[in-house]
Amino acid sequence: MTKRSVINMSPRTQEQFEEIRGLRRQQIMGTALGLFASEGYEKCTVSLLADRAGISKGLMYNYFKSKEALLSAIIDEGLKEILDMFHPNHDGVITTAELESFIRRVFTVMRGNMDFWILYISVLLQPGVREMLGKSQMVRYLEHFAPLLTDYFRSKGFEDPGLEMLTLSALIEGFGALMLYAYPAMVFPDELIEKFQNRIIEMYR
Amino acid sequence: MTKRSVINMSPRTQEQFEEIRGLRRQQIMGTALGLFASEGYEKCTVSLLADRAGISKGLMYNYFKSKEALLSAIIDEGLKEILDMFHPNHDGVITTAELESFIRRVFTVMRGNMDFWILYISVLLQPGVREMLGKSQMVRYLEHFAPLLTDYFRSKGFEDPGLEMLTLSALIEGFGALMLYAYPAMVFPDELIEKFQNRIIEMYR
Amino acid sequence: MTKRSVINMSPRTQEQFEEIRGLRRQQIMGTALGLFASEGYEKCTVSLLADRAGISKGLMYNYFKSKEALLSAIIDEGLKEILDMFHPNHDGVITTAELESFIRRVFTVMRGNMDFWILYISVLLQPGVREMLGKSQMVRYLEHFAPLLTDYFRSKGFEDPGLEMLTLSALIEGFGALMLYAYPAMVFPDELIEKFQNRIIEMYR
Amino acid sequence: MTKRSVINMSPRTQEQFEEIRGLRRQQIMGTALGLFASEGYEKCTVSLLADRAGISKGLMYNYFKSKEALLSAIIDEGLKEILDMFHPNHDGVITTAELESFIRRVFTVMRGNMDFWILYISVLLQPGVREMLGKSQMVRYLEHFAPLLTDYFRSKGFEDPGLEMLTLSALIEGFGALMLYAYPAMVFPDELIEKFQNRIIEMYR
DNA sequence: CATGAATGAGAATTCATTCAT
DNA sequence: AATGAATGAATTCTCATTCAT
Repeated sequence: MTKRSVINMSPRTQEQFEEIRGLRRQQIMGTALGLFASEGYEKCTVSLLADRAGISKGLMYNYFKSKEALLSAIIDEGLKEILDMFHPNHDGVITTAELESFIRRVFTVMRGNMDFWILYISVLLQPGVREMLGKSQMVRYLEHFAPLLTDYFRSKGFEDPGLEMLTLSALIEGFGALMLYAYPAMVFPDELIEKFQNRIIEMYR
Repeated sequence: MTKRSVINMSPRTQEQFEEIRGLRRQQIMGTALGLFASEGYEKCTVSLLADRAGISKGLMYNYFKSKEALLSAIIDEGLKEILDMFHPNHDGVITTAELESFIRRVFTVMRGNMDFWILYISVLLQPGVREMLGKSQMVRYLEHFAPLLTDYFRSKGFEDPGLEMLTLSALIEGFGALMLYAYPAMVFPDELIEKFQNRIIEMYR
Repeated sequence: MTKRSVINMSPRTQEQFEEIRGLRRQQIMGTALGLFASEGYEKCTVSLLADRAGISKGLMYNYFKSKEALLSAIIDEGLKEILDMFHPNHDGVITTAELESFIRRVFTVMRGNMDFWILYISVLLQPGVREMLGKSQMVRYLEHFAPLLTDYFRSKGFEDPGLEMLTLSALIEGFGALMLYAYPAMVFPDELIEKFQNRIIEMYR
Repeated sequence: MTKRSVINMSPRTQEQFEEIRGLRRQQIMGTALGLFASEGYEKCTVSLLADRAGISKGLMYNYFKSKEALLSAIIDEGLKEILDMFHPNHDGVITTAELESFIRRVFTVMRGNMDFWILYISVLLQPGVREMLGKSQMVRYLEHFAPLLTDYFRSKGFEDPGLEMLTLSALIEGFGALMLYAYPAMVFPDELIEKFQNRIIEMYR
């Protein structure tokens, strides 16, 4: 609206501010995720976080109402991001190919988001915070997925679909848990993981 | 247990003192385990702990050098207690019966010590505390047990003993993880657990 | 008031700038007065103020050196405005009619400036800020007015002019205080106030 | 219960602890009253308070849940103490002697509790805190007293008891307000106060 | 052995103010 | 003139630990 001289002294536009905020927000959340995972949420102080993110302590509160709100945002958006990787547009039936693809993606995602999982699990283990996660998208997603899997197992002629669900879940979760315990000291060789995945896929095709 | 005559007003013997100390110690550790698991180690204050244990704050420091020493003691003695359930007097070879017995015991122990596992895992997930656990007995035990299992799988003619180790570990850990997530809201039906155990045993006999 | 032709695109004149500045200044001060009174000076943050005034935080500092300078300006100009209502062009003697007019005006002013009084009193009660008000115009005005009133009482034959001063002051201040306590929950009925005023006027005519 | 050697190493008894707590509590509240009044509640930091009280910052929180809880306790107990000075055992009727005694006591109490009044008024003026005082004992007391006074004025033949209530209240409040404004720079001479009191008593006998 | 008042280092949070644009 | 991101000093509050009794 206002016309200005070539030496642009105009205030930043709304879009510029929003871009700045978006970038900073991501930067803070990224730094926090790493620190919350490596130091533990309680042990990681806002001071440390600000230091590592290269910002002042106060700025965090410009972006998040509290340290806990930051944690909440990380979990919420982290889950959303992950769940988005499993295109949730199902037709209500799972095919063998879809199951294979699902399993492969789960492993890929797990391996690529260790920091997030550490944080997610450690938060899950603090019953006081469970309400925070509440009926999180993860839970809702699983509740939606479980019956589809059960149907799949039934259609494949498995005697006890519930037992298969448990076994598959345990295999996946168990692998995740083992990685978690080993991380970051040890890394599972790609080859072994490949064989492990294939075995699971073989079991349920 | 020790009964003393009512007229005996002589100072308590050394043994009596130690017995009293031992009981108090157990009482504190038991209370702490429950609280550390339910509230989280960081969130559980010494004040709360003392309150719940029915003692003064000062007394805790009479028994443990610090809050962290208390945690350490709980983990160490908890592990010891658990490991003791797996008679460690091996002759260097695992038989099929021993494996079956081992698996059954693992499940039994897991189901009966949820509070301990929650605490153990949540501590494990805080890398800053890993040194504390360091080469804990658990780790040492597993390092001792792993090659025996590998030998077992090889002797049974399994093609890839390493993959079997991973699969077995994942199944067990995975079940534990699922219980952990579900606890305390949900309990797995005994019957399902039984079937799950049997399936694993079947796989590796 | 100044009207400028639509086609006049020439840079704004000095006067226009000053007019705009003056309006903004008044707008900020008005908003601040309301908020300082309702929230308390300390509790009302610059952010809130900017929000409510529909300006940016930075702009406030364009008009006032600091939050405290803003408070100072409100008090100073508020007092000035109020004192202006009591035509300060005295001839050195108070007549009965002038006293009556004075009393009526005091009540009118008090009732119409509750927000200002709340702020003024609450500031007065913080001795740390008293220096700020220091020899404010109010104080100077009263110091000027008091001897005139005393003279008036003496001329009317009152035995103890000092006691009359105290009584009159107390009646006025007291009414103000009662309104303050009641505000904004309760409003005194006009009729009662009228009677109260008349009584005071009666007492001192 | 426990018998001990002459060198008494026994822990403090419950009573001893309670005595200590009671004394400390009073000491903290006393220091805080003075500081809240002289510096203003918001301006007086917990650090300053702790310094002046000769205690650590943390200790205040051992006795009061928060700075605001401390303020609340001061107001509540201060009011209680003051109201206790007006033996509330009325028979439902006020006599002339009782009114005189009441007025005299009000003045005495006001003069002796300036710090408290400053604090009380400055809190009253912050609408956000009014809920804190809520239906405080002061308000309840006044609500109880007002109809009795109205009855008294009616029985004495006053034309407009409501106007008398307002006048009396204004005179008392007004004197209080004047003292407040003057405090601590100026003190009203005892003689003047005496005359002022007598005048009021005279008016309503 | 037992108590809980007291400490103080450090954590989370707030907010007036600055400044690049 | 106007914006709001960024700062950092100051503030409230927490809690493991000590210690006199």
